[in-house]
Amino acid sequence: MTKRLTTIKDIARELGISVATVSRAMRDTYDVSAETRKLVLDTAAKMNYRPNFNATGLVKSGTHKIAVIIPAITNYYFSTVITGIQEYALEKNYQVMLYLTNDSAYWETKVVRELSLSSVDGLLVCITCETTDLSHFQELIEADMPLVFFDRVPDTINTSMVVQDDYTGACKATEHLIAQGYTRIAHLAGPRGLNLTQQRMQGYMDTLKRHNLESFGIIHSGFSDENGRQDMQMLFNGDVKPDAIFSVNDRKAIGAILWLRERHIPVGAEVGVIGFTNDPTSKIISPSLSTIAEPAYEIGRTSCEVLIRHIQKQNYPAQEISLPTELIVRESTKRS
Amino acid sequence: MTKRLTTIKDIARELGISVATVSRAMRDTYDVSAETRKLVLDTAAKMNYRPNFNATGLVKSGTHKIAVIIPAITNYYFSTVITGIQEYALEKNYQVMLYLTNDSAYWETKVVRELSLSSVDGLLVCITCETTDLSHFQELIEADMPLVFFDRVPDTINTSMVVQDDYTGACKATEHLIAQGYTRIAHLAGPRGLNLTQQRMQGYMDTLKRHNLESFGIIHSGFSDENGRQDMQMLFNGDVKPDAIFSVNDRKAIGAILWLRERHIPVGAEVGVIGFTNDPTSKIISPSLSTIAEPAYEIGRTSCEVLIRHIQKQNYPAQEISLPTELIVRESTKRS
DNA sequence: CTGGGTTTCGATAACGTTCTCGCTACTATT
DNA sequence: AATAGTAGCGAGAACGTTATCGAAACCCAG
Repeated sequence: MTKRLTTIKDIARELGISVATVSRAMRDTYDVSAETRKLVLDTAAKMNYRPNFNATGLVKSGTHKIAVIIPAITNYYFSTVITGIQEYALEKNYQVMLYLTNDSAYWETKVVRELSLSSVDGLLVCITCETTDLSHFQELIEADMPLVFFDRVPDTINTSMVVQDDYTGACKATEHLIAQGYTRIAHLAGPRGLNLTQQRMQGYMDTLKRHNLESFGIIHSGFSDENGRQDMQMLFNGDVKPDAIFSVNDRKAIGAILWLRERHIPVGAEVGVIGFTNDPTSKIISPSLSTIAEPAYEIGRTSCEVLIRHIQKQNYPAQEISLPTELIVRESTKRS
Repeated sequence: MTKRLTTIKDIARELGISVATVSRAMRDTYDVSAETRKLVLDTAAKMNYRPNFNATGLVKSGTHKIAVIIPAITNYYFSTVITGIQEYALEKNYQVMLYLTNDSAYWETKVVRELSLSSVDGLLVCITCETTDLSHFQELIEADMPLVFFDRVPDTINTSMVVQDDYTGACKATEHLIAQGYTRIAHLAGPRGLNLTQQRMQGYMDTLKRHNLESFGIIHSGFSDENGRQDMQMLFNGDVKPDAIFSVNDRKAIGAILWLRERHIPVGAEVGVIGFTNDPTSKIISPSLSTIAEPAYEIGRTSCEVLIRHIQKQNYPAQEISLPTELIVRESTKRS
């Protein structure tokens, strides 16, 4: 109820010295003798002293907090990215504040705008799939607030961004399908307007062209397994049906496998399926799902690293980092 | 680079009035005329003013931030709990800071101890499975810091806690196995010392006893699917083998199904498996997994609600809330 | 002893807000 | 017309910390 925490003044009074000395002793800086320093540190520990970040933040105008703005965390990719962010941040003594936009542009704008600029040192954001207007981010940049995008990045804004190599990842996936002998390949694409959707689609199309193949259909929709099922329904409506599916992510690919399984269409032998992410369920589902593994944890770490660099030295040049992916072959692309 | 944000003083100077008036106008309180209020609000918007939380926090000694300390977020349960916490917090205008302990008691203690008490208004924590010493939490309580535990709760400490009804959930699961005709039932238990492990085990044992059955083995280990596999190996070593498994969570149950599938032991028909959580992969795996659904999202929301109540009125009595679970029957417990 | 150079420390002003007073000017009451 | 009451505002202290500047206290060379 009282909740009077012990302050630097209490320690000063206790020891009969000035607050300035205590402050200096606490941050073991120059201008303080070894013995008083030890004395201060000991009594600080004894009195259970904790620094008041509001006060330090006020005078130093820095809060050692970063905001992470992300569509959701209930999937493997995002939660792993956050784990990477969190671990790096803690190493560097930064604290992370979490904001979920639930893939709503309205919430994203609201959070960014209402987020008191003074309460964080920088932002790490993955935009929603609805985001088209970027003015709320533009305002941050004009206020010199460090900002780095990851995974889903806008392409008309000049800041640091870190992504997996979506284009060559898609190339690898398509290449693999072709090597397995599939020829009527369709693509379950992501929502339009997302850079990532564009990159993965482009990799798919370029690889087909390189092999003189035509696309057997591209359907844009959301990222859920339910979306995957619906897309399959549309794709298999016609007379000639595809014999392979490259999905923009694993969740939709899993939806596709489920759809095929229900119709007793042999996955792999008759129609191959490959995803993107390497979600843990991709090796639990049967048949297990071939996929392109994304370095989610590293994306979290390095985007946090880039952000902290921006925070610590102003005018640190904007980076564009692209981390490699890896093809993982499982049962869903085995012909026999 | 300059990053000089506009302050309340700038607005006062601009309008030729005092800072006190601006401050009052901003929080539309008494003692300010409607017209000056409007004037202040308009110029504040025009000058792009954002409140400095360090300053308000310093004088009001409240930060509108809560800390969430959790073992991990890369699984369905925890990430869903956090989603619930986040949404409720945002509604009430609180911000959430995330700390991952990675199930290490060392990190938990470190985070709690170094977390400046003055930087958050309260804590929401789910302890690690190693946590035995609770002194770091005890210190918080003595400093009157609001604290509520969820899911994994210590039982020797006097604070609010919110959990799912582990005991009756386990009863339902065991009851269901018995109703399906399984008789040689084993239990894949959680780590020793966890309240949740104890509750689910007790529900299992009491239900068996009520039906005059004996336990066919209890194995304690971690929460991963790998743990589930290893436990199965041990259980099936003997001459007489169990015909049903009740697992403390879905991940271990999935490990069990995988283990059985690899050995071509028909899941359901020969050995039934039931889990706990209702992880989304439980309906993707084949055969799909029967389970006890936990209200993860509601646990997040209500624990956040209880915490904010504690923050807002001192001496709010400690709550012990237990949310109901639900039996979900799928293929893994079907005999035919 | 004197004087210049260190070392160690203390006073004090900031940081941006809120809060407690008190003061003015206006309205209402008698 | 005099007084009481009230609405609106300003001056200044406070919150806990850091930063700047200067003042002791000490050392050692001359």
